[in-house]
Amino acid sequence: MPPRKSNPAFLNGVPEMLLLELLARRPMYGYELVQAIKTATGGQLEFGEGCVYPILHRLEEQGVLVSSRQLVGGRQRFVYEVTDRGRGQLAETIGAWQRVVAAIDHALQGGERGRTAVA
Amino acid sequence: MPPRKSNPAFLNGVPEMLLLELLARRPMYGYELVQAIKTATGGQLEFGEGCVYPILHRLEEQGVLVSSRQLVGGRQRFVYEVTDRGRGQLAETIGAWQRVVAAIDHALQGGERGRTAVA
DNA sequence: TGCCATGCCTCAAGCTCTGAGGTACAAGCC
DNA sequence: GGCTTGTACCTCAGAGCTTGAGGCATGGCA
Repeated sequence: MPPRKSNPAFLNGVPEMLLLELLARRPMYGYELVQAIKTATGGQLEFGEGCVYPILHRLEEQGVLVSSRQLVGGRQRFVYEVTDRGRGQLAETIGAWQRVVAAIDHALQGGERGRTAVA
Repeated sequence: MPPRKSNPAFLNGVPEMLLLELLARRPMYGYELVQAIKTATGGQLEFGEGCVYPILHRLEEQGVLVSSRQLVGGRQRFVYEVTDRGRGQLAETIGAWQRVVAAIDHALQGGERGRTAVA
């Protein structure tokens, strides 16, 4: 079993939520987002470009984001911005995430607490 | 885009953690676990048998669980129990999960709070 | 007798993420 | 001039996980 040396595990759809959240604060371009996610999560989470770019493209297709080309020092950047629809979706996604976390917490504590202390 | 009518999204490795947690409280058999997860998460999460059984088999192979056959009314059951190693792994897994949740929470609030109120 | 619930199991299909690879431009170094 | 490094975009094969449907067998109930 190749011990899954990547991120902790779990997660699915999390990259999308984080992207949306960061873009809701200020427009950014793909390459920037890759590091922004790492920073924002205190280095705990890290998603490669092969994960980020496809999401960006898909979200733009869905009208959740809009992009504009910028030229900075002869170099191209595609800056993404959240649309109104995107803000709505973000709120929903965060709500869903919180419900999931609450449900799992509930399950983890549900019994009568009797685990050997957690790290 | 078939709108992903399954569980909320996210999640990956969560089933394993929940299985371990429930089994740490008391031994159960597969079929029972399928509903126990549903109940324990207040109906928020639901994993089919096609998800649960393979995990159970894999965890047993890894020495995280041990099973014993029971005959109840002429019907067979494989009751699973967590080993010491399993308890250790559960603690680690929960720790990892909590770090992930904390990191995401941090990222979601990180900015200066300015989102339109969440549902 | 037929049907449903229990209880086990498997498998193809789908999705997501990883990791590696490829392009191009700019700037620095020798 | 030639080389390497950093920025910035992109793609793709492969792996892992879950879904959903299917199969098998028993027992109980109508």
